[in-house]
Amino acid sequence: MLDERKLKILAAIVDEYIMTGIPVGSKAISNIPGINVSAATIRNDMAMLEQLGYLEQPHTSAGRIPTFEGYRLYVDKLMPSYPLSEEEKKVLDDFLETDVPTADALIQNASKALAELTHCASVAKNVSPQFSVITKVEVIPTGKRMYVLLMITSSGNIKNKVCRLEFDLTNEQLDFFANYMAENLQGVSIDSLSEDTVEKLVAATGAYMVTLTPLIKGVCELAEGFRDSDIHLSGEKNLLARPDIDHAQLAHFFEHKNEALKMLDGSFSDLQVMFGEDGDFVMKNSSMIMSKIKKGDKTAGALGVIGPMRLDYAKIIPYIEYLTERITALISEDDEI
Amino acid sequence: MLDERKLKILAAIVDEYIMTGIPVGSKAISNIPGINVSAATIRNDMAMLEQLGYLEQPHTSAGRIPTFEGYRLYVDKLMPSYPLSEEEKKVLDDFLETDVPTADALIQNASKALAELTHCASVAKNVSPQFSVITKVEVIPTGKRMYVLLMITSSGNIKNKVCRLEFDLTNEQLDFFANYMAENLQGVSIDSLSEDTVEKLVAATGAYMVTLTPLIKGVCELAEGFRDSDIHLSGEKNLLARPDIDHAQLAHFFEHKNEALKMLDGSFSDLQVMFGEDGDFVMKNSSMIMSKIKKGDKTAGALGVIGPMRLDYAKIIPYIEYLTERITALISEDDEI
DNA sequence: TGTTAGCACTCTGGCGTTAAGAGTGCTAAA
DNA sequence: TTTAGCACTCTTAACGCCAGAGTGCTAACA
Repeated sequence: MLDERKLKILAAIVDEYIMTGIPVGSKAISNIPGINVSAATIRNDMAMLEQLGYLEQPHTSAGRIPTFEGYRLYVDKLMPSYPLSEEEKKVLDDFLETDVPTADALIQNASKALAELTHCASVAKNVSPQFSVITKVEVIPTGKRMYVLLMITSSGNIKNKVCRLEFDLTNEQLDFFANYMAENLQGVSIDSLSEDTVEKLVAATGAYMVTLTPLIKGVCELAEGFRDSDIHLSGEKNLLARPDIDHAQLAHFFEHKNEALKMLDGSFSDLQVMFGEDGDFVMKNSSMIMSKIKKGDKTAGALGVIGPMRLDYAKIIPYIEYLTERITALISEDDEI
Repeated sequence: MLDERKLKILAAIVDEYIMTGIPVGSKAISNIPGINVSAATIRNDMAMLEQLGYLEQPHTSAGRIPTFEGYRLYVDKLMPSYPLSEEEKKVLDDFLETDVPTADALIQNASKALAELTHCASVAKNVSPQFSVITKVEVIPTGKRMYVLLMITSSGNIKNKVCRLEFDLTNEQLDFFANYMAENLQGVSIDSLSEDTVEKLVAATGAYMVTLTPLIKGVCELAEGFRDSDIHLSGEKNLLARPDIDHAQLAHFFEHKNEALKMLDGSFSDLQVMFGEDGDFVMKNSSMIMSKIKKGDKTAGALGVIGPMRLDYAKIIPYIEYLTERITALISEDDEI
């Protein structure tokens, strides 16, 4: 049914459509070297490919464009392999240079590289620190009745927050708070810092209750901040330049990126291509390539590109694979944090 | 030349055009209660207003639309005054609620309020801490060879940075660094922390040079971070929904907001309306309303709205004025930080 | 049986024409 | 100075027409 020639023709159509963006007709394909049959033969094959759902016709007298099933088959089986040149690797490596090679920083740099090189939007998902534990809570006086709360997690994430209190704290109060935090929160998982725990903490401060309650509330809010999933987009404006993507839908997507990309929390295979009309990823005419980044057997984040369905998969997928590979190598060198 | 009736007609045209976005003709104006002359008379006046540069005609048989001079006159003299209702004030007040009423947080909240209520983009400019001094530099160990640097300025700004060193520091080294920073950087202005100073600092570490150099470099980078002007946009996507604004120009503007808004560093009067074709603000068909926020006689930041030229100035300007006023009141209550 | 040439058919997109509608400027009268 | 009337201009939508691109089908061919 799907003999080799038909696959070759499908590949040629997808290639051509990715390049030009206009529906491709039988004649254009027949001119491609390597395909040595007449346009009529190709028309027959195209009709069959359309019947099988791999192609569609915008209107009767137009050429064909791939359906997402067509893209899927192309990506899975037909795509030409495109090994990266040394220069390309060099360019990608340069992007990964960071003086603090934490997984988060590397993934975000890689994302920026992808946005720039592909002229698409890119996604950097850092692993949520919600399952890590609190390493340190500090309070630092920084002005009249102003204090900075600082929280550091075992995954190396840091957040700070300014608190303004009603009164200045005495050194004794500060010491008490520092010790109290160390004793009660060090090693506690971010996720378990619920309202209840906080109330218990507040209740147990005894004589210090009035003065320290706002600080403890602040600590709780810091922990909340760690609970949100951490998705960064880059190169949003690249997609605005594309006329084939609906700007209203795009604006909505940007606004609700966390919900729109929540499927990333589920498990997906190491590298996955999602199409806008297919699964959870809802954006017309668009597709997303995502790659999971692992550290040992744990997920350290994810990295990907969002663009029009007619994406240059053959070029972009190796980019993502290479970046993923490099990041994995760089962070696996690290000791456990 | 510009008698009262002509001004009334101009105001009516601007009002109408702001509402509808379509060129307004003489007949529409003649129907407005309060204008009791015929369409023919209005046509004569419109011709004169056009000659004076306040109106223009997209084409011969269309109505008139205001030029930016027309808008300018409208904003300065003609606009109906629109006192805020108590409910509106309440809504705005709610947005200003923040548990840490620093100027920065207030301005950013106000900006978000404006974006939401006006369906435009909004600008929050925090006063750059580049002229403030360093209050505190801390280093906190946070894992194997990992250290968090923390810098706090006299303006209450905080930045942190993770450093990875080649070796773990001993307690002695940590203490030395903490003291060294306190002695040499406390009270030093952000702006004066140049390459030279850093090299001097490095040179004077003596035996600790090798181990501490990366940390000092990190401190320098933190200070650099404070030097950038701090402009936040909100509600960008609101402008994408507007068809009368060029998306390509908009994308470019978002990408280069710092350069595009550098005129905000210059002095401008308390509340200023800028038009896209007029002064420094270059965005076709757009305008910007900016209000300076003061603390005493110093500038504490700025707040504003960016939208299409046909902005509902009569409603938005009171919003901005009220927010500015409230923020000024809230931060002037503060002691000097 | 698979491939190809030929041909009639369909649909789009550009172009010119037409007609309706909106709004104007001008003129002459009030 | 204001107004009514009117001819004029310009846009917009609708319509028909035509060229071009691409197809599907048929019949011949290897």
